[in-house]
Amino acid sequence: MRSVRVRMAPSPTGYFHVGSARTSLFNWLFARQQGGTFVLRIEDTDIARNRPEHAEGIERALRWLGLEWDEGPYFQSQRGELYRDALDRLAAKGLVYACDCTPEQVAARNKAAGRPPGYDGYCRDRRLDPTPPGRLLRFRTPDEGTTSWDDIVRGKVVYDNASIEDFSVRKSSGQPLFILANVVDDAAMAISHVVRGEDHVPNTPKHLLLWEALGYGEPPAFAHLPLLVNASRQKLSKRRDKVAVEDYRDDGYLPEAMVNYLALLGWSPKGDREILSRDDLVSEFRLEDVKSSPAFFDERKLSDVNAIYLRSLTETELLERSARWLEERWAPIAPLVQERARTLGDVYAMTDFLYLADVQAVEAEWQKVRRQQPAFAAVLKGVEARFAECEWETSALRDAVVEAGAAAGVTSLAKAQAPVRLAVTGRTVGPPLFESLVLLGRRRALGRVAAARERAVREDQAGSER
RNA sequence: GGCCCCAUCGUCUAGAGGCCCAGGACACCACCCUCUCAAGGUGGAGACACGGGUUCGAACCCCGUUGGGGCUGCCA
Repeated sequence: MRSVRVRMAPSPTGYFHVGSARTSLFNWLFARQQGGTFVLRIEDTDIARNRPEHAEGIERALRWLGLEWDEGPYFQSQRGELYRDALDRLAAKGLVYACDCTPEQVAARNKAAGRPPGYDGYCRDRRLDPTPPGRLLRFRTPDEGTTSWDDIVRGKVVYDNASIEDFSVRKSSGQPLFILANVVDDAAMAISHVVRGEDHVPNTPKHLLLWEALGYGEPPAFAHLPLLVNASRQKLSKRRDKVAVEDYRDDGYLPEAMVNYLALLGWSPKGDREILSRDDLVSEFRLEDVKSSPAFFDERKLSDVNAIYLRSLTETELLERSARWLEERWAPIAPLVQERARTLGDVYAMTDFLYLADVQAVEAEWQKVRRQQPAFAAVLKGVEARFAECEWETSALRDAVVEAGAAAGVTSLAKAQAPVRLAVTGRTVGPPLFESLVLLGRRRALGRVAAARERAVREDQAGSER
């Protein structure tokens, strides 16, 4: 029996997804209980999209959750040589070929022939030289037979090799593709169990085929965890859903509650218990007991679990943890607040918007701004659209407000910022707006701007009906 | 479209042929406790998607249907 080695292999996309957190947790629990090793590997082969700070976000989130890794982080961007060697070996065996088809050409051919999407094998026997720019490398999949594995959570899964297209393993830029780097690293790191999301099921036969082609011997065991879905049963997505672990931390959730709740998604302990300590989870968790149907990430249930943990804190612990949470939130603008505050009470009044789930505008100030700014709703609408897309940093936010103001016929920044400030902080005075917005975060800022705009629109309609 | 996966209360789940006219938790409702609100207590409403088999017996096994989802990228 070889030793248990599992890995979490996130791609650095700018935030850490709760689904990734759940996958990490299950890997971590399995490693801990088996006395195995939990490896962190950053899959940053897509150079175009990756930024170094994104990897830091992953590490921060993992540490916050208390899911310490034993090895790594390894960065695939620094392991290019390994992938090139593997590619060379595949080429030597005649298992890959160069292809210069564009996606459009492939799609056009398929359409013309009435075939379903997917690569049609056009370049299979053209014996193209792989060196010129613009040529990617495809793996030649077998035309017959099947590829299967005994999934720890889903049982036996079988794919007809004929249904697996000749997938690409190297970009025309020479960079390896996910599947290649993934296989090479799993072998290099002696991963014994691949525990990942269900969305990777279709990659597994490719994984296995490559594994065999590269002569790596016994492949790892696979366990595909059920997806985390939203209320409409779709895979959680950044655009639609609140998925960033950081958002939950910012909203005041405790990491131990998050861990406990996440453990309950797709798995449950024996008996009617739901609240389990980390140690209990480690000893009781069973990978083979994980369910195979998707689970809805229910924030209401999360908040109940969180409340239980919060109440179980001693008074001292509660004080310490809440103080730290409060301070972390306003510390970055403390100097800006200090210039404006006359008493410590002012500090509170100027920063309360950071802590509140929702702000209620001070009524007199709401009326005043509404009276002075006829384009109130229009400004907010423009701001909303721009805030949804722009970089979340001060100068981009400033540009967004200036542009939204101009589009609504409001030419001065001073006038354009008023509705935004009121929407976001509930007041007409306070620390500089853009720094405040950065701290508040995109999601909450957007929610407040939308709420204020809707209120204004309602009031306008009520007014015109009179 | 093709391939693959999934299917117990609104939600997370227990259930591995008789213990189940289906248990727990969240949410919901009512009552109790109570200066408010929480918390707590008691009770209520609420599910085996459908149709065929197999079996003395099926939520559990098999087949089909329906529904949902994932993948289908020179993203991961």
